[in-house]
Amino acid sequence: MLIRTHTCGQLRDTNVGENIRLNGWVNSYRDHGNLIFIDLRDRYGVTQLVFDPDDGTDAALMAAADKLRNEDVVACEGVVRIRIGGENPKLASGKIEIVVKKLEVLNKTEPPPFLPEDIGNLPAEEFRSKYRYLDLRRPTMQKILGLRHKAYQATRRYFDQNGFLEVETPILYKSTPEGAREFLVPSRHLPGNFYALPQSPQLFKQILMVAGCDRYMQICRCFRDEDPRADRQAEFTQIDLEMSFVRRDQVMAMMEGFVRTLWKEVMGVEVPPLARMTYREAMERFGIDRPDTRYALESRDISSLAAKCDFGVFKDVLAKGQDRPQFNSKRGVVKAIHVPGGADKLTRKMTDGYTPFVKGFGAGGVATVKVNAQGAFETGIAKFLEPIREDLTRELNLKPGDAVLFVADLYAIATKAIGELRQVVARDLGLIPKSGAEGGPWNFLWVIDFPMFEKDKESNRWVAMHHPFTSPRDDQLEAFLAADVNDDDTIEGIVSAGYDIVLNGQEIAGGSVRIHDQAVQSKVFRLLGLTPEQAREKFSFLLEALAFGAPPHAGIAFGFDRLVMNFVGTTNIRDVIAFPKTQTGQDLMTGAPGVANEAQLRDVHVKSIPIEPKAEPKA
RNA sequence: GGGGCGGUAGCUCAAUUGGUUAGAGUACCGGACUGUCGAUCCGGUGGUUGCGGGUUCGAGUCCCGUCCGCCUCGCCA
Repeated sequence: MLIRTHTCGQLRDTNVGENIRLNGWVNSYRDHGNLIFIDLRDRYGVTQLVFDPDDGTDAALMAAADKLRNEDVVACEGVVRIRIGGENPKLASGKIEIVVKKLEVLNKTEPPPFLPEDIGNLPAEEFRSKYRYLDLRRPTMQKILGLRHKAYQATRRYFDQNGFLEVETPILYKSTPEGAREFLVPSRHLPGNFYALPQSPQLFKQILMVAGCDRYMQICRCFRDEDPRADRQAEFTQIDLEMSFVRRDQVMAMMEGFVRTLWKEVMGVEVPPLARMTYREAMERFGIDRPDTRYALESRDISSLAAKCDFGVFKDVLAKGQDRPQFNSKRGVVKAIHVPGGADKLTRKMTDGYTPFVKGFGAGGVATVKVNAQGAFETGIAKFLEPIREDLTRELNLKPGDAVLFVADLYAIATKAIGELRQVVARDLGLIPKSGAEGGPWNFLWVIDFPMFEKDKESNRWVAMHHPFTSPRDDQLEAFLAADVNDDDTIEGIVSAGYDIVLNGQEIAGGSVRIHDQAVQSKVFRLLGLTPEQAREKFSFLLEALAFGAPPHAGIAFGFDRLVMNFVGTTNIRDVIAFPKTQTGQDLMTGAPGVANEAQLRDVHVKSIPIEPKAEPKA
């Protein structure tokens, strides 16, 4: 075999005259009869080969070149020369070509089901997944693999330099039926027992802190058996981190340093210091805990103004109480979004769609007013708002031609609805900028001071907003330990020591200071409705560990796939995973999951129960 | 589990209101061609319209079911 001396992305006019060898795939062939061009491709680039009888190519070599087809794997030897036909500016190697003297076909290909080209329409994703090895040959996919690799290396380098220890934690793990549905793995030795694949190494990393690791990092696979989305896979990658003997701000500073280093090394972008926003402010202004601050359309609580008008819907909602604590779901509020220029830009078709849209989040509807050239309100509810028109105009700084959208409901519903509505309006009006990778802004943000607990709608029980090992904020510990577990207003107001990093409206990392004190941990479990027995059954090892000298510790986890998505500028998580799965969790290339045979099932003491056939529909 | 969109040649797509033998580009095969670079030109092969049933004189098109893919709500501590 003619082993390569260079890659296909390497040779330049400085190499002219050199005798070289290249290996690669045929990217395209252009056969002019007595002159044949082959573009040879590998991961590094494309180089043009030429077979030219005027330059000594004999008939046998011409015949061999004549048979070359796309994706054949070849080796060649030849001489670098300046292109006679002129430069191709599209190629890095476009000034030169290789006059081939020897050719070896290393592997003739079957006609491939599609060609790994970035030009034209890509084959359907389903098809690209089935022949993933062909899809991955595309330069775009090679570039993504390269960016992902760079991110891995920058991550390891940064945390190594900061004293973090990389530790692997088990994939075969104990089931902890809190949170996401788990993948189960049956045990052969213990009939009827199952491992679970970890949703995250949360408990192990805390145990590592108790074990004195001090600083831990891992780029780890996590598994959640929930339905995927464009930016979610059942199997995904986290950068998992934990630190001992730190307070919240030290962890945040360390992680902020990581973000800035990562963006610098992977994208060459200088990220300014990250702004901080409390959960409450995020909810008030944006109606969501991961605000996209790239556009305005902020929402305002106008409850006290609305109380002075004659609109029945507002009055009814506000009558449900306004004197509750800050996060209280039983508080009635009126929220408004000011849309500059909205009188014209918001079409009837758009606004007609907004009421059904917010109804999906439990809200009653959206009221709209438009400000005419004289500054008067128009549309159906204008006359009810007349008593507060001047105050509202001043408060929201309304100008002629603007519009205002109102949602009135209980705090939780109105906030959620207006937050979702804001995003739809932004999309409708084309206010969302292009991605950072395409030259748009990178808006990073810390969100802090989350509530510890929220009420589960179905069971009406408290659930941990982050996870049950998250500590109350330092100044809340006393109040938390003293709080009556039945005092909803107080419990709802307890603030945690959690923190998220939000990028352009997407959560890219989340973490918290952990509980290192058994009394606090026990109270959290009690609040979540776990008896001491249940808590011990599920988390005995953690509770024990906390009793045997657990240092104060805190950590965070980054969604690695999402980071790479941002570097690439894609909204499809499957683009950044080498071998992704479909929405039903199938790998179309390998055919996983597959049926297990009788013997395999017997080994692990499992019996497969077929789905019961559905009742015949009546004819 | 719910809602939406899609499935036609190896691939990307078209096919009028339900109406002739389901077309085009590309890939592939054959031929021509000495400077191309998404080469060009000429010719050719290639179809269970995802699958099953129904309506109809007639179904790629309409109806029912089903499978698969994508988007989305629920879900994702």
